[in-house]
Amino acid sequence: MAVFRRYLDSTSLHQTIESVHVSRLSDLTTLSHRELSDSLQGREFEKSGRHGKFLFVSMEGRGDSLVLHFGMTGFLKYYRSPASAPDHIRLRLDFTNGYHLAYSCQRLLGRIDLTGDIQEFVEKQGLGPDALELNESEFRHLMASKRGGIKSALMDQSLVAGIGNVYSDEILFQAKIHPKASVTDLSGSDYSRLFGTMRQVLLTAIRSRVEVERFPSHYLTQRRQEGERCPNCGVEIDIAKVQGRTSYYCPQCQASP
DNA sequence: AGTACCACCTGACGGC
DNA sequence: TGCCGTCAGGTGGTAC
Repeated sequence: MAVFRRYLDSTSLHQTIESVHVSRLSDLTTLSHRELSDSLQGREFEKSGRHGKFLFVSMEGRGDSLVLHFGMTGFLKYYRSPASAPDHIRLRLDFTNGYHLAYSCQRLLGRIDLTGDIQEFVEKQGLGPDALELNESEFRHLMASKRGGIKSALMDQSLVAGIGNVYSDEILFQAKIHPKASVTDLSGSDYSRLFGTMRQVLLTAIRSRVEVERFPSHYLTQRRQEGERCPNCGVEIDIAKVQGRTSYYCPQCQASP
């Protein structure tokens, strides 16, 4: 989301929203087209914020915010010519300068909302602290407060916000920890390593603009396919369901718990 | 409190 | 050719 946030900041701030268009809105929100229009039309975005996988775009004046969740297939596109419009636009804002900002979300797993108070939204949503705003001792403390699998702990948005299935696999791979390990299997130095790789993986994803092809070659993320081999040791990557999620890991580098 | 499983939804893919 | 099942992903619900 940090990448979408930057994109939005560099394209869409301080311009008047002339009109609001929607499609398949009811799959993404309980808001009506009318409610969205009433809040957005005639207003300008002033600044943005992010917490975990949620993007908040505050408007001038009343300080209320548009909330976007991208759900995996979601993204933003700013464009002028209709020929440049992406597919699956669910929300389109037309600015008075003739440009459009589209929120595209093919599989409709994202979410659109409005809030008058971002902190309150975060609390109501039950989100833990953002993964990049934690220090190591807070991270350890949170992980220690949970039992069960480390993978589900990393992905638990109420514990730490911002990590999904793909990045949790990458974080565990970089930390050389097996995805089936339990939080109680891990030592202090495991947690220390895990914290470091969590930051490194998330910052790398942002730096790579979330484009998998730009990820470093020693990353596992671009090898999420059957028959691929470990970038470290060359052993074939294992695919297994861990806590119900498809997980990729190296059976050699990530020691069995 | 944890896990397991289902549903949402689309489009790609494999099998027949 | 076309139909049908399966899968990916994040979240949220239910049942054990």
